Amino acid sequence: MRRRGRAFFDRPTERVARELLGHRFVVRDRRGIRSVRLVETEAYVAHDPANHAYRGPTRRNRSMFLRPGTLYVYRIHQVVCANLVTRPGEAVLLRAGAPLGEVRDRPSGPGRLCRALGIRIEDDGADAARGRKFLLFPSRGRRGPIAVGPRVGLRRARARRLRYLLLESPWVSRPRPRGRGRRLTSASPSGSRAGAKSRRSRTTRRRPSGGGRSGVRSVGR
DNA sequence: CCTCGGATCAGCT
DNA sequence: GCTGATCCGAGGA
Repeated sequence: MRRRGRAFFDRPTERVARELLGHRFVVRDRRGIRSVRLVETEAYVAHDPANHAYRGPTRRNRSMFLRPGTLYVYRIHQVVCANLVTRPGEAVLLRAGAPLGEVRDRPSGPGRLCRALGIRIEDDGADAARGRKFLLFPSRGRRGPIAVGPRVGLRRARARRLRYLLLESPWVSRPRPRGRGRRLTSASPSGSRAGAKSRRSRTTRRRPSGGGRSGVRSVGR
């Protein structure tokens, strides 16, 4: 089966993110060949405050402005995460995969996926559309139903549903949808806010949680 | 320069 | 569910 080339990535980011599900992502180097079947992605698009390229090119995000199919690798909290660039300033975060063959550990979560595949910060800027080290192959056979939901771990742009996952995969990084139509959000009385603003360091600041639900919804195939 | 939040994760309640 | 680790990049408090 032929690898994905430039044209595959040079399309609207949401579409690429969705179609990447089921693809085989292969890393080849001296240590050997490692690969996963992608089961979870997120799109980072133009005019998106959560996008690293939101304010234009910087040294860190410069590979987001290279050719479609470029690997954009960044580090957060000592953890490395990888994206595939689509159009300038847009990319798809690789969040989870199902292991194929020998993989060190569970590739569930963007940091864990990179660790399992041996992707390092030095791989930033590599060309996955043509290079020898990173290759993408279309899925064989059926892919299964897809779900869409809010992206993980963001403070900004939480409303957008740009996370894509294979509904039936046990390798996704976070909970799959609950039962249909289930509502756990109780209408909260307006006066019931916590009174005392406790002092929190920036690292302990509470993240706005989605009310306990994953927010992911099934969206068919 | 200095500040501060972060596309995470492991580990705990 | 919640917390802290731990340090870098981006922006200007």
